[in-house]
Amino acid sequence: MKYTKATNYALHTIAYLGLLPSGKAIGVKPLAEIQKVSPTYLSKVLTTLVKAGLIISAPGVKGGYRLIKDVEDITFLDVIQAVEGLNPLFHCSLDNHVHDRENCFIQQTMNEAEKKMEEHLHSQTIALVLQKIDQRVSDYLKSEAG
Amino acid sequence: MKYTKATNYALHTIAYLGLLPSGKAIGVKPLAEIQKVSPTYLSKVLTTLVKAGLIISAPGVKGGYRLIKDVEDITFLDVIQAVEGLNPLFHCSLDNHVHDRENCFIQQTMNEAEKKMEEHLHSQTIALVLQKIDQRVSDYLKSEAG
DNA sequence: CTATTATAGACTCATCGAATCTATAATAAG
DNA sequence: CTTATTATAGATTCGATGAGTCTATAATAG
Ligand code: SF4
Ligand code: SF4
Repeated sequence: MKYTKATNYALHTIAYLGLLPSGKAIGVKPLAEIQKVSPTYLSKVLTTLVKAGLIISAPGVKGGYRLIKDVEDITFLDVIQAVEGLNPLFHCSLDNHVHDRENCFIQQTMNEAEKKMEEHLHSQTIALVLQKIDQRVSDYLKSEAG
Repeated sequence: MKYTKATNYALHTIAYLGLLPSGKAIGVKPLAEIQKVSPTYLSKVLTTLVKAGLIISAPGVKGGYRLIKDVEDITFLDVIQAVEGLNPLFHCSLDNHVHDRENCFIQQTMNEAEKKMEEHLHSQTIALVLQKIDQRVSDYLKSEAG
């Protein structure tokens, strides 16, 4: 569980998709426009969300991306893990002379700490983000949605 | 609050120092030997611990490193923050078209999650690590201590 | 004075995040 | 069927940074 800009683009995009009327899709161009990022790169990020099963895509005219689940049912953790994968933040790669990898208190403590972080991220949904989004963004996206 | 190999070397070294009789110092060479890392590099890591006030160093014959505080009073968080600094794990660098950086729910949520992780790391002390250290390591370090 | 030890800075190397660019595939509309 | 539109894939680039190496310098016990 790490954190990169790709994750941040994903979080924003999921929130923006949540603003659209149910079932409506929107292309990558307006989504990239608002976030000031290149469409091709954002597209790459969104493709990972498609593969993770968080959103659905359709090519061609009137295509684009749309949500599958309700924003109340998508957590921060869902999005982050979809983009970043499940690798632990703390992974010991040391070649210590004497150690017991199976019964390692350091790794255990680190993983417990990471778990606390993940628990909190699992308790917060994207629905909470929507309340803070500027009305102009909402209006713009709805006007661009097909 | 991130996590690198340097932090791991620091955690191990603090634990090893905790094995020594109170007031005894030990050079970087045996510490590096056990961890299978170069002395010059480990020295660089330990210097940051010195500057952070966790350990004390002395040059010259019979010099080396020793703890200042008791291992019961040194937490995982102390060591990690000493090496990695205080930069938040989640720092938004996006240039979103419309956003309110002061009242940002995403950053707020991320920082809360990180806080949970830090709270757990603050609750675990290095004293807990000492119980798991192999007797051979303890014997070896005591024999090398000046 | 000398051997020993820590500190500092310059430097190298591999990895990886963050894109860009180009080409290809799929689809709705005419 | 054709075409414009949209997503997907892969190769490539660029800069930052983690992880060290190497060398020189400074401090201290004996
Ligand atoms: S004891 Fe644990 S943290 Fe230390 S080197 Fe072994 S696996 Fe890594
Ligand atoms: S709203 Fe928050 S997370 Fe989004 S771009 Fe602005 S500061 Fe970053």
